[in-house]
This record gives sequence, structure tokens and C-alpha cells, in this order.
Amino acid sequence: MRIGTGEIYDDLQRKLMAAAFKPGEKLKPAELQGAYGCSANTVRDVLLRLSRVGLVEFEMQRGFRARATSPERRRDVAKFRILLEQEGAALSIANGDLAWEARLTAAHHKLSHVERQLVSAPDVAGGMELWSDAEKEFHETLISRCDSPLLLETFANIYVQFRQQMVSQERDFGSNYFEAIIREHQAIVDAALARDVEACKVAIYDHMKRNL
Amino acid sequence: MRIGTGEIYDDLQRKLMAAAFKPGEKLKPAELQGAYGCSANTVRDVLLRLSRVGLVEFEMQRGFRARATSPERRRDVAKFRILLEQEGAALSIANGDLAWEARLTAAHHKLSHVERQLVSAPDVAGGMELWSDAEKEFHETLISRCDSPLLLETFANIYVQFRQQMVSQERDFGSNYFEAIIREHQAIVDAALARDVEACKVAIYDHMKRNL
DNA sequence: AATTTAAAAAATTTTGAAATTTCTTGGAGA
DNA sequence: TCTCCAAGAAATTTCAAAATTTTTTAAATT
Repeated sequence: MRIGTGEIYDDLQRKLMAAAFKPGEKLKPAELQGAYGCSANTVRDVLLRLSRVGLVEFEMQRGFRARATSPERRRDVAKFRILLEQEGAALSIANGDLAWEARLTAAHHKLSHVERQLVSAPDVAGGMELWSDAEKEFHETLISRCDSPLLLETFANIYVQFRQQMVSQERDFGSNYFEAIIREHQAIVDAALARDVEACKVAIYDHMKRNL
Repeated sequence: MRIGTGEIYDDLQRKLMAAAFKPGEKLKPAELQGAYGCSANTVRDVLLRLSRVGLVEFEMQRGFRARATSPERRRDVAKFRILLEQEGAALSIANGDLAWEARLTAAHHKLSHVERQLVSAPDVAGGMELWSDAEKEFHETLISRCDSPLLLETFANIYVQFRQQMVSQERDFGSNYFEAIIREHQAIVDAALARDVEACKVAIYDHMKRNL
């Protein structure tokens, strides 16, 4: 089997989210081609699909760029994420059944385990990647019962853009950083399970406000 | 000058929004190619870009389809549009200056002129297209001072999807239909100019609720 | 020295065909 | 009759090169 275009997509998405390209850096199909052993047009296809998610900027006749970062854009992404996550959580609280509660509890359990490890052993290899995945799963589970495909899809797009903006932002990931995050996630899950919509919205805002 | 890829994009977007293709209908590059006198791959490129906006569905190895319509999806689009428009209007009311008020007034003036014409002469050629453009401009102006590129971009995408869902829905466009619409638009603009956020949100909801 | 213009280089888009995959059709076997 | 499989057809993806456009470079003019 040859190398699938899906793998190129995944690899580029991962690199884009890990800031392997400088923000605003030009992404030339002809250059990336070599790394994947495919034609330039195949890379072009993949980049076109990545621009759908917002990770890549595309302008006709002048190619692709890694999405630019700026404090303004960072705030914009954070604000929009708050809006979507608050709405998604509120709807999930209204619609969610026992199964949703169970999934949310499980996702939070996994996440807090990873986070406690990160506090005690901050430099363990792959720790951040593990955390990143667990965090994503937690937030997606939180809003999963909003029963709106559009909201879920948009949130997924915004989430990767959020990550892209964050990684390019210098930040000290000291242990007190993660201790705060742990408390914030706890507050969100507590409010959600208590079916307290307003408290949950506040908790989501508090969790994101450092990015505003 | 040859036919630009931008024109193919615009033409297909227009057709998609006017339900020139049946919902869920397959869109084969090889077939559309002939109509535009370009190669199949160029059409493919355009379809890939249209799937970015949500007008076209794309699935790897199995091509493109005109977006499917259903009551569920229609409701989903409407709900999401309410969320975005309420937030965008609220922010615009907070941020908007005199220039925003002026633009909003102008857009509404134009819109209500077209709408009154539509009531008195419902079958005039191109009336719906004129109304469609004016309506779009009005709603975009309403949220234009939210100062969030992401919100504006997402709204633009949702708006075309909304239109796509609406045109495929049989509806009687009697004169009382437009009379109701006129009142609703008036309520929105009144609340916005009065800087009454809550009233504006209610007016937006009332304007959209027939689609829920 | 600054601005314009012209030519060259580089990058992007488009093409037409080959390679691959998916879908369809028509038996063969149960 | 039904299911399964293979062969053929149709559709999609990939490729490498040609055509177009943009960007860069260097010279010429102001």
C-alpha cells in the first residue's frame, strides 16, 4: 500500500498544531512534496482541505500559509470558543442523560489523572501530547449532547485553531499553571453534573479568561 | 481572457443556493467540466473550496454531493444562526458607533423598500434576488461591529447554508409572509438603535423561529 | 536616490492522462 | 432464491508537465 493522502493530512495537521511552521510561513506544495514522496498537486489538495479547518490560509493565485498568530486573533479565537462551549454545555446539560454524565465523568477522570502526573513530573516525554488529547476529549464530551452537528463541527475547528494559537504563545508551564487548570476543569465538571447552567458558563469563562 | 476559476466558483455557489441541484445529488467534476470548458481537476478544486463553506459535502474517495437537506438540518442551521446573530448583534450594540447606526439604518431602508415592492408586486422578475441580497446586507450590517473576524466568517458560512436549506423548503410566499418579515426586521432595527440588547435578541429569535 | 520598467526566476494553477479505488453487473455456488 | 465473488465499468485521485500568474532582480529613467 502506498502512503495515503489521509496520512499526509494528519501529519501536516499535527505539525501545524505543534507550531512546526512559523506563523504566516509559506507552505509550498513543491517543497513539501519531497518529504511525502508524492506529487505537488497531492500536497495542494491536502492544504486546501486544511484551509477548510482554518489551520492554513489560502489566497487564490498566491498559495498557502501557516495561519498567522497575533494577540488579537488569539483573543478572537478564545472569545468564540467561550461562546460555543457555553452554548454547547448548556444544551448538553438540558439534553444529557445518564450516559452523558458517565462519559463526562470518565473523560474528566482520565484528564485529571494526566494532569496530576504532569504536576509531579512536568518533563516526562509525551506528557503534553497525552494531556492535549485528554483535554480535547473532555471538552468535546462536555458539549457532546448539544445535539447540534453544526455546533460540534464548528467547535472542533475552533479547538484546533485555539491550540495553534496557544502553542505559539510563550507561556510558563510551571506546576502552578496546571494546578489552576485542574481546579478549573473540576469546577466545570461539578457544575455540569449539578445541572447548574449558569455556574457551568461561569466556570467555562474562568477557564478561558487567561487567553482573553 | 479565459474563464476564471473564480467565476466557476461564483456560478456553482449561486446554483447551489438556488437549489439548481437536488439535495444530496452527486456533483461529478467530469460532468460539470463541459459546462465551463475547463478540465475536471479545476472543477474539483472549486468543489473542494465550496465544501469549505458547507454548501457541498465531500468524502474522500467518493466525491462530492450537493448538501443534503432535512428538517433536522434546517433546524440546526436556524438554531446556530440565532446563536451567532444574537451574539454578533449584542456585541455590535456594545461597540457600534454612529457610523454603525448610519449603515444599519441605510441597509434597513434599502431592505424595507425592496420588501414593500415585493408585497405590492410579488411576481416582479428578479425581485427575490434583489430581496435576498438586501436581506443579507442587513443582517451582516447588524453584526458588523462585533469586531470578531471569526464570528463574521462563521456567520457568512451559516448564512449561505441557511439559504440553501430554505430554498429547498416549499413555502407560500404570500404577501402576508413578507408583511410579517417587514415587521420583524423593523423590530430588530428598532431594538438595535435603542441599544436594547435583550429586546434585540428577542427580535432576532422571533424573526427566525418559524424555521425551528 | 527614488521610482518605473523590463526581463528573468519562482511559484501557482491548469491540464490530460495514468493509476487507483469504488461501484455495478452477471454469474457460480449454496 | 439468496449470497458471494469476480470481472468490467465508472468515478476518483494522483501525477508530471505545460501554461499562467506573481515575485524578484536588474537596469533605465526621472
